[in-house]
Amino acid sequence: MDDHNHTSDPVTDQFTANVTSPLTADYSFLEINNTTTTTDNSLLTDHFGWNFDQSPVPELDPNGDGTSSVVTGSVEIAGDLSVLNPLASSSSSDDRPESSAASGEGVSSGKTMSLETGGKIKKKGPKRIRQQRFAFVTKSEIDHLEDGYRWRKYGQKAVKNSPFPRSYYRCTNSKCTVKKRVERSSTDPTTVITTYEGQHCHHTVGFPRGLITHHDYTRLLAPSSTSQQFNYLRSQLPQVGDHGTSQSSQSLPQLVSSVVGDHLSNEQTLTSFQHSSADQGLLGDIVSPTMRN
DNA sequence: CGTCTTTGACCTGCGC
DNA sequence: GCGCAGGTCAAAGACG
Repeated sequence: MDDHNHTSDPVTDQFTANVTSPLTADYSFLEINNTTTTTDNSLLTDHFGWNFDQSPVPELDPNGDGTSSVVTGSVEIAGDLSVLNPLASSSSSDDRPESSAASGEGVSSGKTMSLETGGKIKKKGPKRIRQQRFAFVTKSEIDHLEDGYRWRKYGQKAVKNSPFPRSYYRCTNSKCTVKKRVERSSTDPTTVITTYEGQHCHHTVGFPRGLITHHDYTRLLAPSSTSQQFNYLRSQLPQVGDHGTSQSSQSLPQLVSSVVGDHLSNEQTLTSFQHSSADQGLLGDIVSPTMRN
């Protein structure tokens, strides 16, 4: 892929990346009962300018009824390898001071706290620095995909050039500063764009109804799992412990279809995902162990 | 009663 | 400086 700037969709204008050199990473998506994620190569191509070194990937249907599928394969991500290490950009002490412990609300960018207007306490804070963000383009009829964490919706805004509003969620864990945005693509209403920002500092809170996280992936591989789909997946996917060695591993949580350039930053941000230990949830699969607390 | 969603107001950043 | 768009707050209401 050549060097280029890519901004393809007004709705996803945050997905901007300057590309300098290629790398390849694996991705896997799971779709179960039309509630969770699959991916569409053309979408990734459209949104990110990515090339796939493997054309549309095998689609398995454990139930034979079209309600479930596992999509695996690899995607070539073009980008500056120097920014692939999330540590380099997201864990510095200069990051947003979001962990004001008492309220768990942190310092918002929208409201600051040094002067008072209309009864609301305001304060001048440091310039906003976004944390690492990860975007997922998924096909789903529902907007808010279950990912094993609990989220509180704190806002919704209409988006320019899109008939669909964008929803803002924050992790309900008071010590966790992770946020996510959910919006439906204006060009393809069947797709949902979920953008995660930050890193969970805790484990998942329960068994998800939809999306399978690495945590759940581990559990579904356990002998106690009885779901037909899960049993099928168990037979198809590598056992936990096998997956850390091969770069071409297609284990489920090795999720890689997500790269978000921070449009507020001059530096492009590209991240590849290597899945790690269990019990980390979705972002745990994304974020390297050293990033976590 | 605790949790979550809705929604208008307010703030910041950016382009012109 | 101004206006626009995106992001967040927080009060009010809904819900279990």
